[in-house]
Amino acid sequence: MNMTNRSLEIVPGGTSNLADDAYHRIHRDIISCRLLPDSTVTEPMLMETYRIGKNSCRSALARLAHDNLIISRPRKGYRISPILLQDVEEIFTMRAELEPLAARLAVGKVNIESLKQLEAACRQRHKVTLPERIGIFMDANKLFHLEIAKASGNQRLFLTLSRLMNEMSRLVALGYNVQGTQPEIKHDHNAMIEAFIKEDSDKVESITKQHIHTFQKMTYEHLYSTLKSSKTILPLIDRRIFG
Amino acid sequence: MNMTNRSLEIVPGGTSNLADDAYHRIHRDIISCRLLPDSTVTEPMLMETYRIGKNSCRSALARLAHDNLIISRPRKGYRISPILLQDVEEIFTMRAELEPLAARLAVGKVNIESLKQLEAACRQRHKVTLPERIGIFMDANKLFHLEIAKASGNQRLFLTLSRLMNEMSRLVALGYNVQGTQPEIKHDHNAMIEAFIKEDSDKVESITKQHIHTFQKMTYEHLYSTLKSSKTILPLIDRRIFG
DNA sequence: CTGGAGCGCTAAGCAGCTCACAAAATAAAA
DNA sequence: TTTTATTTTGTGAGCTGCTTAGCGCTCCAG
Repeated sequence: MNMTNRSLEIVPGGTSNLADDAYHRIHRDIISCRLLPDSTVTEPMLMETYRIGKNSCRSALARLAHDNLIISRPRKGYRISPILLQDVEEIFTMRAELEPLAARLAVGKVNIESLKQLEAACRQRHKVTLPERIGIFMDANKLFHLEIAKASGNQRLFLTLSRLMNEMSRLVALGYNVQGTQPEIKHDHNAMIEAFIKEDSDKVESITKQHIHTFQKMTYEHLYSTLKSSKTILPLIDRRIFG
Repeated sequence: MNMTNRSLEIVPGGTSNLADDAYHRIHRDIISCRLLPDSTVTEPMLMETYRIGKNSCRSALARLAHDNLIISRPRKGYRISPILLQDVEEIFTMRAELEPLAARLAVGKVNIESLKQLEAACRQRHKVTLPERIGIFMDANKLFHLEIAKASGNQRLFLTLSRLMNEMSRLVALGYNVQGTQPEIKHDHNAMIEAFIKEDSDKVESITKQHIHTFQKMTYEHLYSTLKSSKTILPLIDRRIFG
């Protein structure tokens, strides 16, 4: 087996559990599109790449299939779930509904200092290649939003938003990595922080909603322009929508 | 090993996959509280009860742990997740936010006839023992709400609400099964159906929101009275809240 | 009583094997 | 040459058996 994806392996992971470890590592590589949507992986391949046993591998794959990141195709390997345009719609619809809720619940509870730090991390410009920079931005952005979700005190809300943010990252990673353009990210995170400081629930809620919509519009525009200019991304997104 | 839970076994399940099968069967038994919250199960126990191999068992358990229905405790067995009062709060908060959204999206798309049938199934009174009747009602109720979620066309919304409805069922199953009272279920499903027929999005949304709140209030009242009168349920609900 | 050693139970994990199935490659027949 | 039948290969599904490590219990010595 060739070693084109050497970057995938190593990286020890965090927990003390091999199967759990494997899950998180593969999960991360799917989210970051190091494992490309619609591509196929096999058990032996993953076992070697991630240095895990068969059972750990299968356990991880079972969980990944459980949250629709891969699709088990008996005797054909596992398929990394493709990204459909419909997914973008779905993710934003849910974020637009849940994030304002989370924000409202988090008023008076969220740690303002943490938010400011995470906001700063979003703005930071590193001297790294573009794909990495986008990855770093999306991680910081994710943490910012999840800090609020966590502060809401609602565990289920937090977990649901975590899933959505992961899917968001994947989407963005695909779009920007393939096209290689600079993401135009204007975030009104500061306005949100202001509202949190004032503990104005209504304002927090409305600004959050506004923020999601802004980001949604931006993402849509980028995706459409990407789809027009690039032929590379087309096979990765479901064709039923664009023909 | 004794056979006190003979009712758990058999039942072939639907899919052609043993592990998947096992997952659904155990899942169902947790949801219906045939496997009591906060109790402990071990792999050998489940292997014998459900007639499955070690791998299928572990695969199923991994997935169940993944959606927080069980907790793996190395070298101690698996613990069926307890129900916390906080969970009730969380579930209803999310339902109150997502179901009106789903309902609005489902306007003009949902199959009215299916809804009517499912509503009828909710009202039906079978000549079976109370625990079973409650199970049947909750299943029908679940299907009613999920029919709407499905019609919304948003897969993620549907899946999220599925999870929430399952947790709801579990909660209700615990409360009513333990206490053995008749659930006071007044459902304004018909009002929802009316609004769907009129295709009045605003009305659909507001009635759905109202319905969730009504059900929430009812559930709270029942749970509190149960907690006061019964000592059986107390150990099953987390003590941190009630002391 | 008390404390530590040892035993048993458990999950975690690995290795190896069979089976079923599908697709591809090969062989056989028209 | 074309079509059909057969074999091979690759893969996931699944089981058994084994090793490792850690926790809790018992039981015996002091």
